[in-house]
Amino acid sequence: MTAMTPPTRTQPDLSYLLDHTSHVLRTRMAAALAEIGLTARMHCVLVHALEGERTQSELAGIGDMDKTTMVVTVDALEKAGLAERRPSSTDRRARIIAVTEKGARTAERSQRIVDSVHGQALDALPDGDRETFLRLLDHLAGGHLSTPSPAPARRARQHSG
Amino acid sequence: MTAMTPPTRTQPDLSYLLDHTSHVLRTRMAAALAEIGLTARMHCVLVHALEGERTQSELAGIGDMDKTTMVVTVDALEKAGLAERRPSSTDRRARIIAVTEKGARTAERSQRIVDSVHGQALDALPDGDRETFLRLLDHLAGGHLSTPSPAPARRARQHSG
DNA sequence: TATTGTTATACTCTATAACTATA
DNA sequence: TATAGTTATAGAGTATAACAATA
Repeated sequence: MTAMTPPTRTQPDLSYLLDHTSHVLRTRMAAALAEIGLTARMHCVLVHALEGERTQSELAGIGDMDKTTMVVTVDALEKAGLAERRPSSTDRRARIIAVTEKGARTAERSQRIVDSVHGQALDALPDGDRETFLRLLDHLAGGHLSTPSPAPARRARQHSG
Repeated sequence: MTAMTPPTRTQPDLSYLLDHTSHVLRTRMAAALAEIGLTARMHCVLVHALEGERTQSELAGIGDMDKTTMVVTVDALEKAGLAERRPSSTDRRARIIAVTEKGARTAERSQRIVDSVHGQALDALPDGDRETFLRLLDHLAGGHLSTPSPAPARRARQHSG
């Protein structure tokens, strides 16, 4: 037990690099958007709801959120006066998310904030390397690292009563 | 409200690319390590404890974990027979994390698993672009995106009694 | 029977607070 | 007084289950 023989790493620590950069960027983004009272999810819903008539479940699919998470997000947007639930004219179960004028102005601002945070992050890269990096990261995101692999599957919940 | 004018994006969606790739890689890593009964944290502690005599708080600093998270992680390592708490010879408050022989063998295996998952992920990139990508990602991690920015600061907890 | 959206709540993860024993 | 480690538990985020209305 006195012998210390740590295993040798044969590959660079891609996990650390990706986790660290995405965590820092996410934190910065959250702080920047919080200045105008938005979360990243609210921004996401706002932008995609502006693209056309979308129901909650459609927007949930686009933003890769659970439908219950979408309820909370839309609640927040309504409370802030940025969007409204409207009945769908074709499906009485569904709600169309309509963005208010205030919401549209906010979406313009939040998109500028998002672009600014991204731009500042990419500024760290040498001129001319930015496109290369984005191309390769995009390649990674669309290639082997595109599928979330077998679902982690949460354990079925316990009944309380 | 009938006018749909979504804001124009002027920067690529770096957030999505980083979040997506890191999430998928993290999920794959967790699944791969789970096959030998480890979490990423357990692997991390195991490897760094093998490098020399380290206390829990030192290992917590290296792995960027809270000391309470470290307690849980070391509990799991002890329960699995991979490491043991030993009194420090110089500070009676501190515990040295000693890796067992089984733990050392497990660390070899887990490091091979980690390298394999990283290698498979990087295989998606064209030959010759891997080093470029890693260099740029490393640059990003060490540059503007190195500091976690002003701490998000959690609200002080409420007292129950 | 399946689906949209809602509510309620259980689960996981993590951090805060308080404590003991040292320093 | 400050620090290492422990315990207990609050807080945040999210997903599961059950339900009502509708398809």
